[in-house]
Amino acid sequence: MIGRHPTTDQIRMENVLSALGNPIRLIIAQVLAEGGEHACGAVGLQLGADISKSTLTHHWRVLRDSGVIRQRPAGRETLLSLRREDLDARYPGLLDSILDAAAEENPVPHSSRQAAS
Amino acid sequence: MIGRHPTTDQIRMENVLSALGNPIRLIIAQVLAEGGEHACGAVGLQLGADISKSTLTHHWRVLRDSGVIRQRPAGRETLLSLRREDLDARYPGLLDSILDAAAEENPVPHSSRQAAS
DNA sequence: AGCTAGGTACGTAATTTAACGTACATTCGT
DNA sequence: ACGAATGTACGTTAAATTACGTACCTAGCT
Repeated sequence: MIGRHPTTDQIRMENVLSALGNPIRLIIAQVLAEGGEHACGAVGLQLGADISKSTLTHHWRVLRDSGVIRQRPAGRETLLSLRREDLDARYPGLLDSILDAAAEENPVPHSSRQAAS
Repeated sequence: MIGRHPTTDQIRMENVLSALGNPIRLIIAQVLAEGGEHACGAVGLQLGADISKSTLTHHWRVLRDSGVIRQRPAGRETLLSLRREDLDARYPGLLDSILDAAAEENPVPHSSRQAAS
């Protein structure tokens, strides 16, 4: 299943900003910013585990449709990753600024990401 | 009237991003990014003039409440300005990244802003 | 084959958002 | 003092967002 990902040039500022304008999704982006692929369930646990699976699916969709993350089926899991290269190509510096700002305001749960400078 | 402006430390990423995640408000920010103060009506005209006054008032409110703009009564007009210093102090580089990205996607209407190299 | 884990799809409800018209407040100009 | 300009406030409506529960699908395990 897993709906379509927009191509790089289909990504729209409006969608990226409103996707990241939700606190849960901003935290998800922070978690994924550590790099690599993360299973949906594992990311869900870092959010406090008090969010239903169907609600998380909704957030994956918003992030995917906006072009912020990529979703890839792997066995019975679905792996998530930040579309860092695509976002950087389209909006140089934007993602880092947002992540730096977010990190300054909220530390990433269950991880040890450090603020830039 | 003109509701309260959040202090610099009351500004929240979540609110800034969702405020700018609306295409109309993003354009407003681009217009105000030219600097100085702009009257509500003048800004409204640059948006196409097909937006009602009450709808614009709603957008001014969202932008004000999120800390993106400042509103100041001056005579019978209300002047708007971008809270660039406050945003830069709280989230260094964020506003410029967003404005650069927005400018790359949509030129600012009725103005001649140039992209930051 | 049958069972379980990991997610998605669907339907639903509550809240928020966006947009508008109308009425009102304030201030400038006459 | 009066009238027009400039916005805000309020009430309303339509649509989008957020969140859940339940049902279901697929892959891996036994």
